[in-house]
Amino acid sequence: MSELRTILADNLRRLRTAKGLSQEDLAGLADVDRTYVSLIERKKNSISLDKLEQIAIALNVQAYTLIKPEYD
Amino acid sequence: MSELRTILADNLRRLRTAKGLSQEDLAGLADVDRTYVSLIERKKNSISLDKLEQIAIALNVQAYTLIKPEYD
DNA sequence: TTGTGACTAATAGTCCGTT
DNA sequence: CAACGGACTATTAGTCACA
Repeated sequence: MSELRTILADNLRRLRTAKGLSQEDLAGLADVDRTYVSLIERKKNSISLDKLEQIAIALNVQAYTLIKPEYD
Repeated sequence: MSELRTILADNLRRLRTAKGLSQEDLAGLADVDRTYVSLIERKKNSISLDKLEQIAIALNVQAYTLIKPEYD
């Protein structure tokens, strides 16, 4: 399994819940489908760079922080 | 145009040439087609996370550094 | 050595639901 | 609120010939 998917899934869920957002809330902010946030958090697919950017903007973070390991 | 595509394109070309690698050399290391490296450096597509990881491994860098702005 | 067009195969991503 | 499925469309992955 891809290491990056796991890192992204963890970071995404952590940041999302820290802001008190549901998957649907975030989906609305990032203009992606409701089920898509779920797919990413469950590591079911490999997000494209463009979608990563959309989600980063919605969360007010730099895109690279979403795929950066926490210990780093 | 996506900001991330530009950042990735710049970082990739910089790292690749710094190691004295041709697009074809890198393609071989990352197990992708030569024209695919060309597409990324020309910002023609929105690479997936899995591919980003493959290329990062081939370059011996952390994946997030490929989409991190230089000034950061 | 790299850019590009044309193309097919595979997967990302959406939209409708149910549990 | 989140996991999950099926069916679908859009985009990316991957290959080739040629400039």
